Amino acid sequence: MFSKSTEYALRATIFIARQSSIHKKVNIREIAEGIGAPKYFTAKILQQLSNKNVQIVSSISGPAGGFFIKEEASKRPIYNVIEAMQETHIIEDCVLGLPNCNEKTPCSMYKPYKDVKKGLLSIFKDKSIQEIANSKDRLIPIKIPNSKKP
Amino acid sequence: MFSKSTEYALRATIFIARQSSIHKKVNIREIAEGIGAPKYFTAKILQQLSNKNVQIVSSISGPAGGFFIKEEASKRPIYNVIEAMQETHIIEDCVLGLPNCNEKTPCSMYKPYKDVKKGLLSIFKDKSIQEIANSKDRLIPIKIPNSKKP
DNA sequence: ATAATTAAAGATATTTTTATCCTTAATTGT
DNA sequence: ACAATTAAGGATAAAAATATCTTTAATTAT
Repeated sequence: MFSKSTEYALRATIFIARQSSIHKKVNIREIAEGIGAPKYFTAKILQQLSNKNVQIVSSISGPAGGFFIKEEASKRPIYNVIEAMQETHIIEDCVLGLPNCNEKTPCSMYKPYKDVKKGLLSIFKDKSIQEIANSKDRLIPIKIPNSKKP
Repeated sequence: MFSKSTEYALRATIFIARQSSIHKKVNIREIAEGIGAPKYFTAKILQQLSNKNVQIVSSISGPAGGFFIKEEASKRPIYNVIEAMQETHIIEDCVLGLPNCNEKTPCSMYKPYKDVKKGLLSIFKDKSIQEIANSKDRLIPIKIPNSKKP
């Protein structure tokens, strides 16, 4: 649904929030390994998330430094991450790609999508970063061995 | 939500279906203009939709030729277009991008997304190409003049 | 047979996304 | 002051998506 950037951003945010809940800062290597994402690419994404107009993630340079999430930030909805990555359009926009698709000038999918969109928005807006971090669900890709015999 | 390719594919399919319902074949120029998409790119997409393993769209070369949709094809769900464009993963896959995200090994968004996914799938599976084509909703981008005064 | 019209197929170009590398700045401990 | 560790920022590379152009094949009408 989202770009790889946003997928990594969501996973990184949850990962950092978990470590921050036990007052542990994490460095880029730990984050990248913890979410199974490429290290340097993850670093770029963390820059976006720690940008001062966004401030989902905080960071400190130097030894004993690293990334963490402030208590206030962790109470914000995970939707803020999607906003920071500038991908709200993926949910908001017309399914057929038409600009100005609305009640007045709808496309054929406007009405059916309207309610689905509400549901989609609510799964990201109703849950805080903290709540999601509290679940111990995995954030890292796993390989499931193929059970079929050749 | 979908790639531009799939957006154009959906719009082109609906456009052709409308013309076919009045037994009119349309050429690439007419389709591209009718949906506000780049001509040559639209042509490539139509090749995918008319591929023999897909057969959503039919075509005939030469004068008086063009694209059309057979009655049987128009009764298929619009979801078939998303399948033809190989983008069902956009709906089906894990929101955080994790492989093997399921009941047994879920991510934190698995459960909340589960129902939304059902709704999303149903808006594409419950409507046939024909039904959507029958609505006279627009398929072409429109410019809404900016009402704000500078 | 020839010319005109159309889609199919193949080649190329451009833009965006994804990924990596290198240098600089900040912080800490010795 | 110096070395080590960390993030920030800038530059580059590789891959994928988007877009365009050219040639070929099919069909039709003359």
